[in-house]
Amino acid sequence: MPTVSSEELAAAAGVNSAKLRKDFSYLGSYGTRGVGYDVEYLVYQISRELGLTQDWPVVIVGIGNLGAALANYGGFASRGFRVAALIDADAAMTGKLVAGMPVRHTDELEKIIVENEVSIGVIATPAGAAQQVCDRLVAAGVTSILNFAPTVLSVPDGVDVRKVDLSIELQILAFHEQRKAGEGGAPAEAEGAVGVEGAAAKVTKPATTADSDRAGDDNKGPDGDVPAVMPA
Amino acid sequence: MPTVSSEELAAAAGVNSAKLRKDFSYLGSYGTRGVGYDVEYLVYQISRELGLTQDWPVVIVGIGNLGAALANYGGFASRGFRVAALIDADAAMTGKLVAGMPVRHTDELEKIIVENEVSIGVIATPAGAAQQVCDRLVAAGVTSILNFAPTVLSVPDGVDVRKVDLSIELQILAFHEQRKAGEGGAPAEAEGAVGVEGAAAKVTKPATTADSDRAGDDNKGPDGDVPAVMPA
DNA sequence: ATGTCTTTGTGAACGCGTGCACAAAGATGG
DNA sequence: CCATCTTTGTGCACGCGTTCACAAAGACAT
Ligand SMILES: NC(=O)c1ccc[n+]([C@@H]2O[C@H](COP(=O)([O-])OP(=O)(O)OC[C@H]3O[C@@H](n4cnc5c(N)ncnc54)[C@H](O)[C@@H]3O)[C@@H](O)[C@H]2O)c1
Ligand SMILES: NC(=O)c1ccc[n+]([C@@H]2O[C@H](COP(=O)([O-])OP(=O)(O)OC[C@H]3O[C@@H](n4cnc5c(N)ncnc54)[C@H](O)[C@@H]3O)[C@@H](O)[C@H]2O)c1
Repeated sequence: MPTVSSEELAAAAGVNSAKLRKDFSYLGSYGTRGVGYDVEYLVYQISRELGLTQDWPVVIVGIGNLGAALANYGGFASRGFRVAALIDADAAMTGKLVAGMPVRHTDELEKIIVENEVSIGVIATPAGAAQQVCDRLVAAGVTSILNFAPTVLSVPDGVDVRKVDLSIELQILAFHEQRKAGEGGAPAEAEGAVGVEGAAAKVTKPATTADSDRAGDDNKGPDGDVPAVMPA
Repeated sequence: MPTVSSEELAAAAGVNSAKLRKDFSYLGSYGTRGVGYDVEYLVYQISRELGLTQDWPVVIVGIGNLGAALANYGGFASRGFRVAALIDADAAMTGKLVAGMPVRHTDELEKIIVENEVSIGVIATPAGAAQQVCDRLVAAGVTSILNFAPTVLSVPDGVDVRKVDLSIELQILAFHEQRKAGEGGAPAEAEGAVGVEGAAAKVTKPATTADSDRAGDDNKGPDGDVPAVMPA
């Protein structure tokens, strides 16, 4: 399959083809009208734009359950990320091999960052230590942080932080789960699900569920245990 | 601190106070004008709305590096999630204790789901097995899935899927990282960073970086290695 | 070379979330 | 009981991303 049309790609990704074309247009005009996009060329252009053509050294700080799993994860290397070092504050772990790599002590953090020109750091320490670790990473020159600790990190301008909070992911699922269950009475008005594609779940209609059916119940005060009706 | 104003909460969360009030208003009118919101009451109302007041049994499928880390994670129980079972296809793992809980074999998957009335499943298997596991979970009655495998899952309507892809998180960071580096010539036009609050990074101005400075360079074809200019 | 057919690239319209601004509510003090 | 002051709840306008729709571009056949 040497070429693909925006229509095909859009169907596979579950988005509107116009949106896909407009997005691509930001990278330049890499398509051929009447034909589509040259797959190999397109892949290269997108890879280059995303910075996947270069090697990004990263450090993982906090080699506990999660940190060790991350260190063992092969999916990073295949996307252009190289684990430059594993760092932990526990002296008993120093030198221990994790994923075939010796754990370094926190004392060496700054040195490791500078020597390897690391600009991306991963924080997998307990929440209490996250801000402190973050500060040291930033001071040493790291300008992008992936944070797994359930804390809001405070960073200076110019530093990007992305937070992955698994509990919140579960909470979001539970919220929708509760919604589905709560629709007991009505004819099941199938909740728009996040299907195969990342297509945003869209409720067909705001569904005036158990609201305003009782004249006078102006949705005030300690109402029943019926979830409120809100957008999205 | 018995009460808080929308202004205080908004500042702490890094959002607009009007937005915060409007969001709260979807839950009902739980504030008192001239005073603010009763903290304890507000926490209860939000917890209830999010479904945090009830216990959600979850199963984790694929007890490898990541699955084991998840099983050991204490942050779930504290948010109302209870690990009902750990499931793995590897017969050698069956019965082994992980996080003080015996690993069950995949053969029992359907039985476990039904008996425990599990509606939320976590997939931490290799990508190749994810869709198959997903299908079995859904067939057994699971209607919400948290997927860590780097695959797009196909599910029927009514089933929610959330995907956590760590590689993509790193790629997003790398993308912005490349941007910062690419601004070499210009006066560093500080990229709007995702700061302490989840405030969306907003570029002050689309920044006509290295574009249209050369009349005739209509941004077409294999241009230089300068990243394109795009929204957000 | 000309015509037809496919698919891109994009101007314009639409819809939705965000933020402004203010009236109404209610507490508090005189 | 009335005046004042604070803070909520929300109508309305603005801005941005998404989607529509179509002209232009290019491949391919005649
Ligand atoms: N395990 C999970 O699945 C999971 C899921 C979601 C979030 N998290 C979060 O990820 C973080 C790590 O979780 P975990 O289960 O791996 O915990 P863990 O206790 O197993 O590991 C924490 C590691 O961090 C090290 N550490 C502590 N302070 C440090 C410091 N100042 N500098 C460097 N290293 C330090 C410890 O020595 C330990 O090895 C926690 O914040 C947790 O809430 C974990
Ligand atoms: N380790 C990480 O930090 C990390 C990060 C991001 C994504 N992931 C993804 O998470 C998944 C798991 O990663 P991992 O590092 O834990 O891999 P792993 O190989 O350590 O563990 C996979 C586990 O799944 C089990 N398994 C295989 N097929 C199964 C099936 N059909 N049913 C039930 N169990 C099955 C295996 O027996 C094994 O125990 C992979 O898809 C990986 O890409 C992992």
